[in-house]
Amino acid sequence: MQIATWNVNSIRARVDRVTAWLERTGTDVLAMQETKCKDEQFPREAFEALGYEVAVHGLNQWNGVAIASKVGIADVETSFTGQPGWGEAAVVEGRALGATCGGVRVWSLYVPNGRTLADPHYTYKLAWLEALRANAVEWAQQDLPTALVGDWNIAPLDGDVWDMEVFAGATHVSRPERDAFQAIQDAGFREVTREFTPDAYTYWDYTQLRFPKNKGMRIDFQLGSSSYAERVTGAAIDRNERKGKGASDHVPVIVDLAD
DNA sequence: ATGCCACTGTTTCAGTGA
Repeated sequence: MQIATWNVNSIRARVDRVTAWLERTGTDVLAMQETKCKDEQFPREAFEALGYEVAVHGLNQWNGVAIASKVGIADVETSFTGQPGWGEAAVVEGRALGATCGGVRVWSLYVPNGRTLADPHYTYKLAWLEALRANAVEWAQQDLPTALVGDWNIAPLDGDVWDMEVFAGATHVSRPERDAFQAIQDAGFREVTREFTPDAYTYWDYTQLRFPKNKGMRIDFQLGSSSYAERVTGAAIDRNERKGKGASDHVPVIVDLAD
């Protein structure tokens, strides 16, 4: 079984490219982030025509997560326990979607950006990750293989950005963010893609020729519970999906699981 | 070994992204 995660940066703008990729690769489960649409705007039919079932969770033009699966979708949850909200009204945003697909619990996650270290959004980001960690402790103790996949908006290692000097004092590389990422692994999850794809980026900014110059970031990951991680036989980052007209700024991160 | 920012809705600019 093949499970992928992809920040698509608007599914309505990208649906042809995403479904073409699914058709070509035969990926069983695709977790998407930044779908940027309400549930009723999601182009479900394009996925269903290829034999996928779709679960979606989007409140407005920001954020939004979805899962497409051709091995079933059950027990859908649109937030995790204690997930913090954003803004004065503390709205729980469309940033987490859980579903059981082919015997695997998949969470499609879009971790808050943080904006700057002084921004309330950064505090929100850390609180969001801490609430996720508390859930991860529980999920790790269950038998169901569980994968926390998505856009983590954290570059865990210095080599995960093209130039640490550019990121001095910026989000994505701060100690508290990296500690939060490690804490989820300490809760019983393991990042399963890096060992198969060292020295690879998953994101390149649209500006300043960042992709041709390969000035990217590695911020999309798959963290697996022990019963997920032990089934992983390989992983890949499809860099080709950043090429050409109409590309997302992120590329798919794919894991192969033993049956 | 790819190509000089891209989505969204309130739309002709602002908010967001990282």
